[in-house]
Amino acid sequence: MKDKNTEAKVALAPNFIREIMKEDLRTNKWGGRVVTRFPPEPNGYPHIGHAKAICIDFGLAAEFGGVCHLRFDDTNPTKEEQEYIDAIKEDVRWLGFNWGEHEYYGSDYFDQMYEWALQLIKDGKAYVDDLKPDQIRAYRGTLTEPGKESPYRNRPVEENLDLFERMKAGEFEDGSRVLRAKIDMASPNLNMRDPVMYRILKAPHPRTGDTWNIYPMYDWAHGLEDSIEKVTHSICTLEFEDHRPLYDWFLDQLDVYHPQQIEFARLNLTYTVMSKRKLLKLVEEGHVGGWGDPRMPTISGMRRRGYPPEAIRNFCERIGVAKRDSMVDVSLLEYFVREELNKHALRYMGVLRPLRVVIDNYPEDTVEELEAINNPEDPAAGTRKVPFSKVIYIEREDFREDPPRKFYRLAPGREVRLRYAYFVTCVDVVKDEKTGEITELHCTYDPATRGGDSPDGRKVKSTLHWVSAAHAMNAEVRLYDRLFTTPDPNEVEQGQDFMANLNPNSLEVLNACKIEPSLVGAKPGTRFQFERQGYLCVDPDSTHDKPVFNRTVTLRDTWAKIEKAQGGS
RNA sequence: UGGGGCGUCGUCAAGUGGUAAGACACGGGACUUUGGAUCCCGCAUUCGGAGGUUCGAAUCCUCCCGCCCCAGCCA
Repeated sequence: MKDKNTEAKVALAPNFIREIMKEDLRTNKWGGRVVTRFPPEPNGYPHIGHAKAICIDFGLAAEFGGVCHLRFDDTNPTKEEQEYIDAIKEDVRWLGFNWGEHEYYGSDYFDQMYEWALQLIKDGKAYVDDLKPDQIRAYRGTLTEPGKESPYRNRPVEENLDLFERMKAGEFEDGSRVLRAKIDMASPNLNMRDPVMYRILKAPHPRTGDTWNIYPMYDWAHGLEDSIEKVTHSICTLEFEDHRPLYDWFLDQLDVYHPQQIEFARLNLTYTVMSKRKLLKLVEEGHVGGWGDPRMPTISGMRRRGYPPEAIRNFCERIGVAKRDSMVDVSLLEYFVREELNKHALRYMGVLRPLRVVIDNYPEDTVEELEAINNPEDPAAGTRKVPFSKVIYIEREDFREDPPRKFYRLAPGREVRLRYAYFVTCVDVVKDEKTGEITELHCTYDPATRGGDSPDGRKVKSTLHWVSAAHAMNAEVRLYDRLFTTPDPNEVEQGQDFMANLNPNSLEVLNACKIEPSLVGAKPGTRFQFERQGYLCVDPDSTHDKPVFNRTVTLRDTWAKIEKAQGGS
């Protein structure tokens, strides 16, 4: 399940949940068991924030020899879809976790929940309320004022039983009645002011069809699901902290198995948004190509972008688990992506923005097969042959007619190395007479430097990647930038929302890329490096004639930094 | 202004009375047939603030300040 090589480097830092589990094991609180659960509502695609939760739920359980249940919290048929269930399962699996037999659905427990509701009614701890939604809201009071008790609060048990049964039978309209817990309308915790347990929803459920006309609310359902599954540690995010008294109350009243709820702070990442509602908006309004768009912080988006699952796991371990709100710098995620890809991605040469170069003194009809290393970090990856000939392409940005300070690449009269090939010197620059655009370079090569070493010990300041024009394959490369222009997209001027910070240039498509022939036939999902450019991943849009690559992340770019510090150009 | 949480480097985050780990980012250097990788070095006299307890406090006490969450028949 886990790659020891990569996982080992990320030390397991202590975190408070890990400590709680250790302590519970030490005191034998749960009889030596550790059972967690990842309980997504299938109403959207999982994102990197869910990845954090998945790593905590599955990771901690595995670490302590326990199990983690994958449980779909499907209590609201108006929002949930099978498509999302499938996506969640695929993503959890892809991240490297395994729930074994433990695939559960909250809806599978609807009968048991109903029985328990009956029990609470009989005990005088729940009642059917005829108040309408807006009345319930009004009766709830405010943050500083207590609520008022509903006039229906003290209905006789028999009447409650009768009404509740008829709610179930579909006799009443949506919104006309609810079942409420009878707790305390004056509680300073609003969640305890007679929370709704069931609402009438005459909606077909993906799994239970039309057998139910009432559906349980989260607070009622969740603890029961945990209890039924004999969960030990019910881990959730901070906003549920206020719900814990209610979680505990239901289980105590029912006198059933009672897990411990533990809350941690959800993940926030710079330059992105992390709520399903906001991500849905991006999808629905067409700002991205879908939930799996490579710019999305969704797990499916990151997969298509080329992020390795190990990188995401390492990231989740490194950011830790705590209770304080935080905003993690996306560069930390990118660091783990690069780290992983550097170790495993095979290297190729590809020119994104080609500039034609003619090597004047190279024989016309000769083609040499030069040996190139596939991955300097992994000798076992071996070598390959790359064709070289008189006309090649280099990167436009690797030539400057008037090189700025510290620009080591090609310039008129300057000698550089072509990786794995020869030293070449630029002898002429050809321009378009009308536009002044550089259309072609002429160079001479030094035959003694074959392979890239000079026998006379002559040094050269830089090495360029290249592709033989006659052998190059055309490709499309999609470059991605952050989806938002500001570290915290939610920070906006009065009257605006996060959409105001959308980056209009988050996608750039390059259509005339030239790549070395070794890449022919690479399967979608294949991750590799274009030397000196970055890591790429074969996109499913690829066709036989034209591969499409997503740039996962650039290499660290020292020159870009220097150039920026020099004031650009 | 009711209740629940949280405040340690630019960003995450250890630390639980014994004198501030680590990572990313950033800056500098070495090395280099990827300006990649790798390797060195630097980077909180101080833990939201003020008092107090103590030989000793980020850790205990008091007060104050700031930030987040809660008034869905969403989860």
